[in-house]
Amino acid sequence: MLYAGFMSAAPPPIPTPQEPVDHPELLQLGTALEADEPCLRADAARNRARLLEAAARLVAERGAEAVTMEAVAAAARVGKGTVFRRFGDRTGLLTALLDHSEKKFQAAFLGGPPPLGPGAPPVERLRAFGCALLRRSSDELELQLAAEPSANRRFVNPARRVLRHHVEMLLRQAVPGADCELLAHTLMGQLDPALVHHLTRQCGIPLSRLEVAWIDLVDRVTGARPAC
Amino acid sequence: MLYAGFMSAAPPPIPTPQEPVDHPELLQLGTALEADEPCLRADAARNRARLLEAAARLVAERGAEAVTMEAVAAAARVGKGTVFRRFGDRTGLLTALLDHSEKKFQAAFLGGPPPLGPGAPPVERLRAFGCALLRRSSDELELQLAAEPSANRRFVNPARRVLRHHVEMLLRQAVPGADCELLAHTLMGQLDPALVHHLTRQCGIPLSRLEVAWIDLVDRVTGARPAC
DNA sequence: AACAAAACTGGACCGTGGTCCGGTTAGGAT
DNA sequence: ATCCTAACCGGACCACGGTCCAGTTTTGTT
Repeated sequence: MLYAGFMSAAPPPIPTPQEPVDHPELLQLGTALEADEPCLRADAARNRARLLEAAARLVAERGAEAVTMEAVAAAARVGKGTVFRRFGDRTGLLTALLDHSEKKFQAAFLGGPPPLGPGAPPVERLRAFGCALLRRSSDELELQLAAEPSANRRFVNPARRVLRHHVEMLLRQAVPGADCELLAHTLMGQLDPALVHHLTRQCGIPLSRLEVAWIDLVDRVTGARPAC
Repeated sequence: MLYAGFMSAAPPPIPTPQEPVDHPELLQLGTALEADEPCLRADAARNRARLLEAAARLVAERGAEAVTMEAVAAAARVGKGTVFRRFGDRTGLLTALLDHSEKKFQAAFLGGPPPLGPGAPPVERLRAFGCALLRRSSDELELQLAAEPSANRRFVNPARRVLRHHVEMLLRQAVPGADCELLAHTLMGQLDPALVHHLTRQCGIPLSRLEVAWIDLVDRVTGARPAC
């Protein structure tokens, strides 16, 4: 399996749901693409399948919003606790639903034909990667968003919009020819509090490195690099 | 007021909490910096102050996690409904708490001295802006995160990490000298499902423009621009 | 001063995510 | 076939965010 789903190896040791998320480095292709489940008791596996099927049906019939843990449990004729035991939380369930297309995509850029897969020059692969991911996201948007609560509000926050507009204005002066609106989004992404938290607190990256990276990014984007 | 807080003009017309978030374009400086509240009934204003004070106390004493709507209401000796009426939701309350430093920061980059404020060349202002914002975020991280539930998990998602690692690898080949780890974060930000949703669904930007912007970004970052 | 409309208050109420634990079942060992 | 243990199941239970509305208070008008 390429990456056998969110909860493939996690839930068995349930007493400690605090697994430190070890690095499951992208294992090179070659392993089966459809070994969906590791070592699950027969009834457990059956229930898992029923739950995923029920969830998919709910999404199809009544939208991702209707995918309530209780509703899924009821639709699958299963206790609520079972859903949580299997998938951890709502996010886990939604992620498992996305897993299939996830794997397909991983296969495409890890081992598929160029320019997405290996064989093309890196810059070209990068271009193709983004476009492919944009299209994929655009399809499964509903699920992707449902798996990340409050993601909808992230860009409507007035305070952040003020900041972004400021960056956009500066960009217009610095690189008049570019799509400054979208470029501003990119730059602001680098300053997102959640990212800062992740990098500094969880990854231990010092703030100074973030600052250097920011300045480097500005220079690259505006073409203001000393050596060019 | 620079930007008088999340709920400055919103809550009075309560029957329609669906305000379409009109563009409160960054009003140029000059207006008072401390006109905290618009036209609020005396008791309402008093309760608002008590709520904010209580919330701040809770944050200080027991962390942002303890800032529960019910707890704040109780600590302020006020009904739960009042909290929601005043601040809309939890996010609104946390945002209001952040408002003060928000305003200070806005004043700094809108009208303060260079290089943050006007007067310096745009690229330099951009550099300063990022560094300043990084420092600010780093301070109020806890609140910033609390205001955005599930932001912590955003970068730990294994599936996304695979994608990011892929981008990072390609970047290492394309721009060996750069901080590819952070650069990969930046690029992935442009492909974030939440952003794609916001831009395409809420702003009506066609996917093709996102693709063009992505390719442009890749070219800028890797220095692969045709005209350089 | 008296009144009416508008605005505010508070707490009961609901749905959902998530936890817990006694009872049950699967599946290997004998 | 029988037994034992670990894994699993289900649903009662809890906390929190958010809604609602009857009753109260403020404010402007006459």
